[in-house]
Amino acid sequence: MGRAPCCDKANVKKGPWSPEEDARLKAYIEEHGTGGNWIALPQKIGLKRCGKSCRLRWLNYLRPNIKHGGFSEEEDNIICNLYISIGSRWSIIAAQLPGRTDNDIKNYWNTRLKKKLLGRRKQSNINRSPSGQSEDHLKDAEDAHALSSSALERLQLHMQLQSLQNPFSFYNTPALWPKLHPLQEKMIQTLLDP
DNA sequence: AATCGCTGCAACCGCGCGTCG
DNA sequence: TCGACGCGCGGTTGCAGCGAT
Repeated sequence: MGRAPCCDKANVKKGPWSPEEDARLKAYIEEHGTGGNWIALPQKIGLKRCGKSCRLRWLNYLRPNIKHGGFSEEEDNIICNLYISIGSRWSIIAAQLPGRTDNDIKNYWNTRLKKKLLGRRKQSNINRSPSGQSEDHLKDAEDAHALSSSALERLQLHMQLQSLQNPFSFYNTPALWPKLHPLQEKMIQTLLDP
């Protein structure tokens, strides 16, 4: 027996949101808030949508102060650095970039940044090792290095800034950190042991 | 002009976790 | 203590738009 579905799939509309649906959802939340219950919300406002879908729509598009596209170089750097240190914890990364959503960052990473970095990596591999003798683990190490020492410096500064602002922050609580690749562990260790 | 392949984005799905009765 | 429920998250999919052929 599987998990019960969160809503009645047969009576729920899927696919792109219409301007009218957006307007209804936005107007209701701005006036009443979510009421702490996304599942009940679509019924209250007469939308044939799943509660989760409403939540996603609000968080990613209708919320005030949402920025779309046009990621700056600085934001690129922050995303890369955080990805190195914590992996695909998009919500944590999004928390460091005001106005950005985890979905946006995730898409941006998967469609552009990853390729951008892989491009850089290929380039640096070509420049570095014409003999092509590198083994897999060496390549992994080089991948990490391809992100450059300046990336590490930026990450270090960022972590220091966070810990100054909040002594109990995520960065100062190793128990909260997710399981990392051994290389990532090593990188973090070098940052913590100057 | 037609069609094919690629890219980027919006949205869905399923799972883990926390809360509450 | 346990099960049901809802929320939040990360991974994945579907599709529209666009450029190349």
